[in-house]
Amino acid sequence: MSLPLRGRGGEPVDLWRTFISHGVASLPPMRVSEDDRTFEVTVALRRAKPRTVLVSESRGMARLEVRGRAPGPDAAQEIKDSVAHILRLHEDLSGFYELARGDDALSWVTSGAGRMIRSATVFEEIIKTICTTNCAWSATKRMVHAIVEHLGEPAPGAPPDGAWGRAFPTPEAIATAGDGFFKQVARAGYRGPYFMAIARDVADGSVDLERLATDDELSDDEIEKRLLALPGVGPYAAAHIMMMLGRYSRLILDSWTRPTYLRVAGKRSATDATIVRRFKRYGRYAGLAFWLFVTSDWADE
DNA sequence: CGTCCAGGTCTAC
DNA sequence: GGTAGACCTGGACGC
Repeated sequence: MSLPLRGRGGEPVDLWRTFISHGVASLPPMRVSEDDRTFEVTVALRRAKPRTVLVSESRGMARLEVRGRAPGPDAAQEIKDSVAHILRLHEDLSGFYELARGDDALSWVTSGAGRMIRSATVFEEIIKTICTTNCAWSATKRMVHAIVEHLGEPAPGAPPDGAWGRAFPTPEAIATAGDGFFKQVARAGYRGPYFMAIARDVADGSVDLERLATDDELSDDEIEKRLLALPGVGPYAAAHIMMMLGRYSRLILDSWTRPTYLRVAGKRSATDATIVRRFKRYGRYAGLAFWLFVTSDWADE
């Protein structure tokens, strides 16, 4: 299986730059191999066991290689759709590139940067994002690894131990994992009750998170309002999740992006309002422009 | 050892 | 509406 490396507006897609678009691409059930420049993800399927897919670039296409038991035709199509969604291949970034072309600091993105690897579901996005709040990255990894390892369904032939080869757990699995799991195994501290509350509301249908990714009628403000209503989701988390939803209007301002902005811009200090003003020219792409600005040097690391 | 704080958020004023 | 103080955890740091 393969997917063309063109956006909906005909713009180029830099697959490697997409793989390393942000840290969440290296959290289970996803990982990036720097050595062979590949991306791996284990996706849940509606009517079949999860599958692990290896994505690499081959002859200007994204090549998809399904590990383990071969999927049937329906499952194969679902895998393809899911990977295209995760790589954001359906998105049209040509309008953003038009704006970036006139900005010396960002004209480099027009060769195919700007596709932020996303998770298969909004639910997964939210749980992972809460795992990034108020802790070091090592703790984020510990929590997500434990959640996927112990609660996620394995693909046939997955390694018996560890998180790899398992899909992100369902809301049901997280809702019923119990306090003890989040406290003693995931060591998620005060976040455990948040996870279970969100998962319960999704599982019983009282909250529809997936709609936030698909309903174009919802304004950015409305989406932000609904995200902020979730326990554990504040301004930073809402901005991060919105970026994953393709709602790029908010800037992700946190303890990493603020100092990184100053370093890249060569400034000594800047208020949030000043930073927001710098990227205002990008309109609905302001947050994406800001993120690409602070990660400018990632590709050559 | 204690204190600080890391890709913040919640509650109570 | 704006702002302290508490909050799980575990490295990094100063004493």
